[in-house]
Amino acid sequence: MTGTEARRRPTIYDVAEAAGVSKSLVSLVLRGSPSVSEARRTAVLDAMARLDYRPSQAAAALAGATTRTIGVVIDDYRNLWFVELLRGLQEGLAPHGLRIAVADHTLNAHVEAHPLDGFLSMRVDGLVIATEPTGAMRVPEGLPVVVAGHREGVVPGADVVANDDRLGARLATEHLVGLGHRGIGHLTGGGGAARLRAEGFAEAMAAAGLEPRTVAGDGATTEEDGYVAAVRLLDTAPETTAVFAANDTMAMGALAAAGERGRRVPQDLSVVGYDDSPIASTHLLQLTTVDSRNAEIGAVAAERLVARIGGSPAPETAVLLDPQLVVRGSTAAPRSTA
Amino acid sequence: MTGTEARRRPTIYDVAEAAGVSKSLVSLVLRGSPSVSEARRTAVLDAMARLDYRPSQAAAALAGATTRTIGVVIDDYRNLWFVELLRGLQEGLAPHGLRIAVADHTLNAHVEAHPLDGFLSMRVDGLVIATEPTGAMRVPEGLPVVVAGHREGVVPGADVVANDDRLGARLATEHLVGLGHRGIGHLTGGGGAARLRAEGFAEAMAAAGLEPRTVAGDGATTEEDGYVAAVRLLDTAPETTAVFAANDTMAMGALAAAGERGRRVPQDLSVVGYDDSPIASTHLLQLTTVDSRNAEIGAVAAERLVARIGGSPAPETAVLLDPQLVVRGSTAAPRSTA
DNA sequence: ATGAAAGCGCTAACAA
DNA sequence: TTGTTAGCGCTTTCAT
Repeated sequence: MTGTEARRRPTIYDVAEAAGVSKSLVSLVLRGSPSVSEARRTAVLDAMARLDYRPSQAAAALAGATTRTIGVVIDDYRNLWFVELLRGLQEGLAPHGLRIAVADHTLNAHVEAHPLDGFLSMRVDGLVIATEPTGAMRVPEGLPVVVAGHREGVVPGADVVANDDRLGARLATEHLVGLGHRGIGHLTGGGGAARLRAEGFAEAMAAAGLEPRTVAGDGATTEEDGYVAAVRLLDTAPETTAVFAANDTMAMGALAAAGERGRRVPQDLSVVGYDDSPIASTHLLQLTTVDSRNAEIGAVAAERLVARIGGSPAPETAVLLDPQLVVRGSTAAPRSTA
Repeated sequence: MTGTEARRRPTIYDVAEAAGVSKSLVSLVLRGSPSVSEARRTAVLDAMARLDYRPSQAAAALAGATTRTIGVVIDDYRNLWFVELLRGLQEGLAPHGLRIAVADHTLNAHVEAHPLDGFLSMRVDGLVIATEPTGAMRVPEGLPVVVAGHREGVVPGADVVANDDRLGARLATEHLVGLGHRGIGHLTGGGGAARLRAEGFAEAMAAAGLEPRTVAGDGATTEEDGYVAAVRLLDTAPETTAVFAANDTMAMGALAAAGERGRRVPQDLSVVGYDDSPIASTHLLQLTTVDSRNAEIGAVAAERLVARIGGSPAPETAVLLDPQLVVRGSTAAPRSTA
């Protein structure tokens, strides 16, 4: 009796009827088949618009062999490094009609055990793992998977695309050495990338005949960790004139510690970060950092995915992109070259 | 002939057979029906584990009346205000077995016209619009929708949950007035929230008998805009001793401008932001700000959604949460109370 | 408490 | 170029 009851949502049947064609023709138009006459196509498109029709993704997924969507697993929305990755992925995937679905590891923890399960339930056509892969990540063989941004892939059959953290750390360190710094400290944290960066730091320091001093905060790589680590470093090794942090966030903490200790940046202390995240280019930080080329990582990941989706099984590949030093205002030659 | 060809993924049929029951029973177990004997249930669960079975979301969505997922539309992954919103949403939704799908406005722009279309195609059970609603947002009537964080809802039938921006701006301004500041400037930007905050600022200044000075950057609310606006303010009105920025990001820009002009914060210049975003609580900023209570906004949004999904149609509601001032280290009494 | 059977809205052969 | 016809893997009555 209520006139406002929600009408059943239109289906291809309704569209077909309204356009005076068969259901299959509608399906063909939907997927942009070239073998549909212009007249019919416009008729169908018209009917769709009139009825405010939306294709049912569920029905399409169920009937078809493919969902045309790639699942991206990220760690934490606050870690902005994935933003550029997504952009690169998106640009590489869109031309192939592939869409992206993003899932945060922590977010749906209660509903699904792991975002991976959600994506597998969804029958995604491919997966990008933008977190540190854990042993528990079992994916059905044959599903295209690329691990992005992390080299320690333990996902069987997955391609790996990442930046060369060790090289990046060397670039950062050599930049500081080149400026004349000798008391250079490194702020490290947990995780594989941090370890590789610490190794690169140690290598570059050794090559320059300098003693590498590496200090950690509370084990993670947050701003707080950077602050804590920097305080420790500056207090125990006051001769330090430059700091290389495992990432931009930690570098931010180092900046705070420097300010508190009355050290001006870059005059009294040089600071380098890693990632070239959005905060690095702010007026406030003007942080010299290492661009890990996340957009390119995304682009390469997209390429791999597309190749695997279309093609026959191929051996897994690993691509290591060369990071790039981005010099901004947080580094300078030390005051006195002692 | 190749032994490694990907086996067909198991379905309820396979599970049913392996467990020696009917398909329907498997379905019942899947959705936790209480009317299944313990013996059968464990048998089914066992079979699922053995076969590494994953229910097909597509099939479930197609057959069932509901998808148990809520679509959340956000603007830009870089704007971290949505992170807490998601947390609140998640906590409110998970107990009801509802999952969250997040879509960035800009991301799938090429594939789908609007994330909204994607969600409608997906047949979500509800929608959270965490962007400034535009006129083009037509959603099927009967679909639960809540606009979160923005008051200027033009989505018909949608509930609105937001913080009271005008009040928050008054709190921030009154805090500065209370500290003894008289030369207080406001950095504003584009968008509805910024406008409301500017109005609240003007109100509080008028109430204190002070002249409100409001300046914009390049029209947006980025760090760059904050920097530009603050430079303008400090250069044209050097008597300014306090700045209230439309958000934390702009405040960050103001901090940079202050530093450049040789103004120490908070001794020479007090700065207040808005949003209590993750950057505000860093050691580097220690920003006094206004907590817009995004987690609570998410919680209320979840509540509304759940009520609408379960219940009968109800008139649309609008909830305005009271924001809270968070005093940190970026504000202090002015040097000389002139 | 469990099973049988009819779709959900599409895609993908195949026919015409 | 267009129409016909089976399913895809589930949920959901309805029986039993």
